[in-house]
Amino acid sequence: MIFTTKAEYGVRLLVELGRQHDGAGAPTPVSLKAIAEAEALPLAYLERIVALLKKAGLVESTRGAHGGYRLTRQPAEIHMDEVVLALEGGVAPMTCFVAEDGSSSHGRVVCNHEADAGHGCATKLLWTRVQGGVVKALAQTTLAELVAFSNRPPQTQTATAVRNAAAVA
Amino acid sequence: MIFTTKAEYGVRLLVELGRQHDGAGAPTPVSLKAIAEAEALPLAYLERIVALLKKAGLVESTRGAHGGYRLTRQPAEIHMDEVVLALEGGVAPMTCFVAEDGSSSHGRVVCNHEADAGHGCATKLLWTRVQGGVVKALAQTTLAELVAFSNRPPQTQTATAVRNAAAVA
DNA sequence: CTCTAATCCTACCGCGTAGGTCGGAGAACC
DNA sequence: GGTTCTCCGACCTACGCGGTAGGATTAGAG
Repeated sequence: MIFTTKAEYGVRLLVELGRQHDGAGAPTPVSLKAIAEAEALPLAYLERIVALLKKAGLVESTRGAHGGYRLTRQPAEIHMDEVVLALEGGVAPMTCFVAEDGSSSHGRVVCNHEADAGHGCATKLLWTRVQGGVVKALAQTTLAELVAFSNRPPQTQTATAVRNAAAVA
Repeated sequence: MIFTTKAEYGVRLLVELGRQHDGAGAPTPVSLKAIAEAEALPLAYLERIVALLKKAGLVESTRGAHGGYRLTRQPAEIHMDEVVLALEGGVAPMTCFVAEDGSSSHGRVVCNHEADAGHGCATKLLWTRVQGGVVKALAQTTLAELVAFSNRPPQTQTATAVRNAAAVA
C-alpha cells in the first residue's frame, strides 16, 4: 500500500473540520474528542496526527475548556499534496528516493544508490514517473471537494468517485 | 513509501533480461546467478521474485545446466502496470482498498470499511484518484524504455528523467 | 552415467516500523 | 478550583519486509 493510517486519519480529521467551517474567519473550534467520536478513531492517536497538521500550519488550536482546532484557510484553498506531505513526511515511491529539501512536491528527487554501477538504476525513471502521477493527483484534489463528497448520499458516491478518477486519468 | 524491493528487484531483473533480448524468438536464457552478480542482488531472494514473474507469464524458464530465464514478449510490449501488479500483488494506495478481481488496473475498487458510517469515508475519492495516477504512470512505461534508459551515459540520465517525469505530469 | 549447473520449493528468522496506549503537565473557561 | 481541553514524550506490540538455509528436481556435459 502507499499511505499509512496517518494520512487516512489526518484527511478524515480535516474533512470533519471543513464540514464545520463556515465562511467566518475564526469559527468555534472543534475538539478532538468530538472528531474522534464522529469518525470512530482513537483519540490519543489523533492527538499525534493533528500535531503534524499544526506544525505545517494547516490548523490552529486554542487550548483549555471549549477549545479545539480549526482550519487556517478555506477548504477550497487546501490541496491534498500539502496535507499528505505534512502527514507522511514526503511522497516517495521507494525507499531509495529522498528529496533534496523537505518538500517532495517540487524538489529534485534523487536515488541514493546512484553510483553503485556504471549505468545508474534503471528503475529511477519509473519511480520518478509514478511519483509525478501521485503528486499530481493529490494536488488536483482540495479539501472542499472531499467535504462535498462526504455529504453526498451514499448510493451516488461510488459512481461519482469512478467518474472523477477517470477524469484524472 | 509505495513499493517494496520486490518491485525494484523485479524490474531490474527484467531490464537485465531485456538487455540480452534480441529480436529472435527464443534466445539463450540468462541464469539468475549472472543477473544477481550484474545487479549486486541476493540470489536466493531473486529466485522468489522471478517466480512471481513466471507465474504471471512474463518470463519463461528452462531448467538444468545452461538454463535460465528469458522474456516471453518483446520489451516494448511489456508495460509496467502488469509487472508491478505481478510483483506486488496489486496497486492499492491504502489497506482498505481491495480490487474485486485480481487485477487492480481496470477492476472496480472498493473500500472495505464502506458501511461503518452513514456518509462513507471521504478519503475514498482521494485514494481512487491517487491510484489512477499511479496506474497511469505505470502503464505508460514499457520495459523497452527502461532498457534504453539504463544504457544511456550517466550524466544525461538525471536531466532525461526529470524531463520525462514532467512530460507525464 | 555421473557430475554439475541451474531452476524450484518451503520453512525459517531478525528487525524495523506502523499503530496504538498511558500518564502526566500546561491552559483556558465556568 | 475544578473541568475540559491541548500538548508532550515514553512505552509497547504485532506484523511484514528483506533475507537465509537447505534441499529436491531437472537437464546438459564429459
